[in-house]
Amino acid sequence: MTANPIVVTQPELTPRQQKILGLIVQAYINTATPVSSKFIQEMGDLGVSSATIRNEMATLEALGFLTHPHTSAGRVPTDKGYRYFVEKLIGDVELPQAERNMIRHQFHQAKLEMSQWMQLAAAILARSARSAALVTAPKLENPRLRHLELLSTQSQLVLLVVVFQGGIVRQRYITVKEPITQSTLSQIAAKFNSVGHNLEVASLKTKLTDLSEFEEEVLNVLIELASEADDLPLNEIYRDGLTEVLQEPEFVSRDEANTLVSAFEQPAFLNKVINAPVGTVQVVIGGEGQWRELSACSMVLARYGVEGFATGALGVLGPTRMPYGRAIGTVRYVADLMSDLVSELYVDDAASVDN
Amino acid sequence: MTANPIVVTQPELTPRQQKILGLIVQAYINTATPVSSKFIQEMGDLGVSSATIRNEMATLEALGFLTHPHTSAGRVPTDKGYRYFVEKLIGDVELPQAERNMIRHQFHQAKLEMSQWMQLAAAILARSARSAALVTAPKLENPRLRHLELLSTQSQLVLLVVVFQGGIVRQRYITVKEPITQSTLSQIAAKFNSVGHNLEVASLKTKLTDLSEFEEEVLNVLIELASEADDLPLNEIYRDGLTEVLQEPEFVSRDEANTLVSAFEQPAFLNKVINAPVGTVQVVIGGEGQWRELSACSMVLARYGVEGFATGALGVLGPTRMPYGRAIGTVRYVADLMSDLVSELYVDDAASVDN
DNA sequence: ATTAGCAGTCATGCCGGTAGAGTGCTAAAA
DNA sequence: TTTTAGCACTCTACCGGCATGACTGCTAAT
Repeated sequence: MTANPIVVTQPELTPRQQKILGLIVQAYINTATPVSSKFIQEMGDLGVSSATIRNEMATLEALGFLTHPHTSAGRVPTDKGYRYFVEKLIGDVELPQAERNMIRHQFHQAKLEMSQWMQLAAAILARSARSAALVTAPKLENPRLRHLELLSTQSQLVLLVVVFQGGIVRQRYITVKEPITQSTLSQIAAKFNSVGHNLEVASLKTKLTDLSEFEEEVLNVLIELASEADDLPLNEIYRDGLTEVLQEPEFVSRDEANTLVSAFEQPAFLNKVINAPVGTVQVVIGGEGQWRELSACSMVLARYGVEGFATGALGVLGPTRMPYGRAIGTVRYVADLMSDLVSELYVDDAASVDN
Repeated sequence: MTANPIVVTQPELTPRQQKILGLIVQAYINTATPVSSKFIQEMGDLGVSSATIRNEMATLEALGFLTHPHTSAGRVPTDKGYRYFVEKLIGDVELPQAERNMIRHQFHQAKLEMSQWMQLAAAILARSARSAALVTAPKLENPRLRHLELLSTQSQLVLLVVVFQGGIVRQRYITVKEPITQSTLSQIAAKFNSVGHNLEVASLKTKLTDLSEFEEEVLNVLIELASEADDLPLNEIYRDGLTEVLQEPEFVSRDEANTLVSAFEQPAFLNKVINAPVGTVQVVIGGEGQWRELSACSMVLARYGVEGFATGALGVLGPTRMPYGRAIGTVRYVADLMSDLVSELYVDDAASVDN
């Protein structure tokens, strides 16, 4: 409950105002309808009349934490209100031990496969945060060559299979003008493997000299496969929970629903978190200026993996009226878990390079 | 334009009735509003008054090809009407040469990678048929072993990488109780490679005897990776065009929109086409009994690939008010193209087995 | 500072009336 | 027998008015 350093100077609220704001936010998150002074009076036990609460609500509105859909409606939190709630009022976001165990258990039951874990992570996030969940594959940062295989296919086609440090496998077909025999290919692969073993692919360029035209091409393909920074390949994003979150009342409006679907399909906002340090959880409320069209949505995002080695992003996307506590807690926990898995599977392996 | 053998005995329509039905279907597909007798009179040049057309429309309605939203509205095709249209009236569904060339050109510009092609196919289908498009990866039917690699990772983990005939690469981590050295692993891999080269994985079980516990496990993982028949893995489906098709007026209704989104995410209906022969295009109109919830949707589906070797499914999903002509033409052409690509990339390679 | 009480505001839902679109029917024409 | 003109009929969509109910905002008393 300590003050979060991110907070810009914000007006100080009296304890009662804080309590009222918190109650309103939580009530609105639960009911999705504007909350009235009477409702707060009945819910919270702050022994004052509804009129007093009305006065406080007016103050909170003047300060920009609440709004009115219309004169005779209850209050609804503004983005600023949500932000204050998330940063100051939210309290404990750790998931209860029982829930953590359940999640951990599910991961241990899955096969030792990144794709399975990502799918599982998306499913857990979606369920727990009542939102749409996205998980990107971890991207290797400076991939080292583990093993290269060149296989002759038809006369004109060569299949290149490369295993990077960490067990990431990529393949690519290469067309050649002149047929190359399998034994020649094996020799070339052996050359790459002996010279380049455990080296960063980029540095291969200096280590390998006197290359034939074909070997040049192999090298280029390797570098291309290693970087693949072009765009996060669409198929490497795992998703879940879209249909469920579309049931939320904010998405009765077709436009809102469609922008959500678009954002879910083309999640440009994931770049937001791509440069953040691993381990922190970011909360973006109402698009927060940068994604105008996502004004009705919030996101809770985190990076996971091992810094400088392999990292991915994950998070949830839902209405601003999102259960932030659960969302933050789950995103943090799942991100940590995925980081552990990445490090178990990928990193000890890289550490053995130093032997 | 020859009669389609699939057709069940359907009432014969007079040429004029056929023409009117066709005009109504096309008009409704274009405008999305019930079409009136006057409209038909003005569009089609069938030199009769609107009253006559009204009479014919009444007959067509009595026969079950058309309906009424309400008394004073125009006519809308029923599912039966669409079906008649698709089977008897649709005429030429071949794409114009120019369009084919454009599509073919795009494929030749892409990298030699299945994933790129599938993504491209989905994009083309979505655009051309104004619908949501789905493309599944081709699934190997009796995969033959091409190359096996076992790499030691941490002491307890072994990375298995297998290349199947056709260049399909799969990987899987295996946990072992006792550490195994890389040289032992290489020997085991060599054994599998020499014995099993170009053999169907299933037959490995009989060829390889006297296996250690670990070798047994490798074999089992191989078989599992080869079959992977459990469920078409979700991540192996490429999609496009959802947001666009959601703009169609039938999806103003939230329920309709949501069922479409659900179907798009969990396309169980693709099983429908999984047993059909490659090369035929199937049209499912209004869910056609089997998918009750998809009553507002139609699908145009096809299987592609090389029968008995590697086949996948592709198709489009849209409102029943779908441009069937374009959809069928495009699905057929793209399926054929993908079949060619599969056969170029995968099959000549398998044929070389017989050398 | 708090509160009771009341006037004021606005969304929602209901009713009735109108306009417009398109059909169904009938009786005459071809 | 088929086609057509014409007209009555039906139903939706739209609009304005009106009552209802939920809250707020304000004021004056505590």
